[in-house]
Parts: sequence; structure tokens; C-alpha cells
Amino acid sequence: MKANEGFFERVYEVCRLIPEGRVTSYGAIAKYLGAARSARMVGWAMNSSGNMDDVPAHRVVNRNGLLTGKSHFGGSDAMQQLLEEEGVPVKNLQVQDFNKYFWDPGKELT
DNA sequence: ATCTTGACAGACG
DNA sequence: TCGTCTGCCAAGA
Repeated sequence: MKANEGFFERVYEVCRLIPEGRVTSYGAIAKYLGAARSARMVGWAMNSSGNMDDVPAHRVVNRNGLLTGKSHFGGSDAMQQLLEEEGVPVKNLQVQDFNKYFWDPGKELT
């Protein structure tokens, strides 16, 4: 791996831009990168990166606000706890008021 | 070089 | 309204 991080690098960068207490969806990031149909690549990038500490992947959830990737955080509810600590209410791996805590990179950043 | 998988999303039945 | 399928792009085997 680590051949050409062109695409992934942007994914990591956007993830870092996610403010604390805020969550975003793979589709939003993908769209911001210009790959709205490649939301899977966003998660793919994380998986390849291996949960970089610089990349708060725990703030990234699917369009349902579900912490689908929590399995990659060690299989524990660490992802959920992290979000709750940041101010994001999570219930059973699902973000409450997702629309309220949703953070759109292409919209908030512009 | 080819096929399968992948933390998704949206469209179709 | 719910369930299923395809589409997208890239990387691993």
C-alpha cells in the first residue's frame, strides 16, 4: 500500500476537518472529493490507512448515522464512546439527531 | 492481468 | 414501506 495516496490523502484530510462533536457521512466526504458514487472508497481508504490517529474515523458514519465502522475500532464500542465524549449522543452504535450533528464538508467549508 | 472484496448510496421492484 | 440490486473506484490476492 502507500503507492499513490492521492485519493486517500484527501479522505484523511477531510476527516481531520471534521469538528469535534460533529459527524459526517461517507457520501458527504466522497461527494466533497468529487466521488459521490464512490462513498465506498472513503471507507476503503480508512481501512487501508488502518485507523490513523490523525483521522478521526469515529466521526465518520454511514448515511444512516450508524457506526458501521466500529468493527474496525477493535470490535469494541470505543467508537461510540468517543463520539459521546465529544458531545455526540450515540445509542446502540447509532448517532442520535444525526441530521443535527451532521457536518457537510462541501457545505460548511465551502 | 483478472476476479473479488469493500466502513456506501441510490434506484428499482 | 421494505427488500434487493446495481453502480462507483481502488486495492488485495
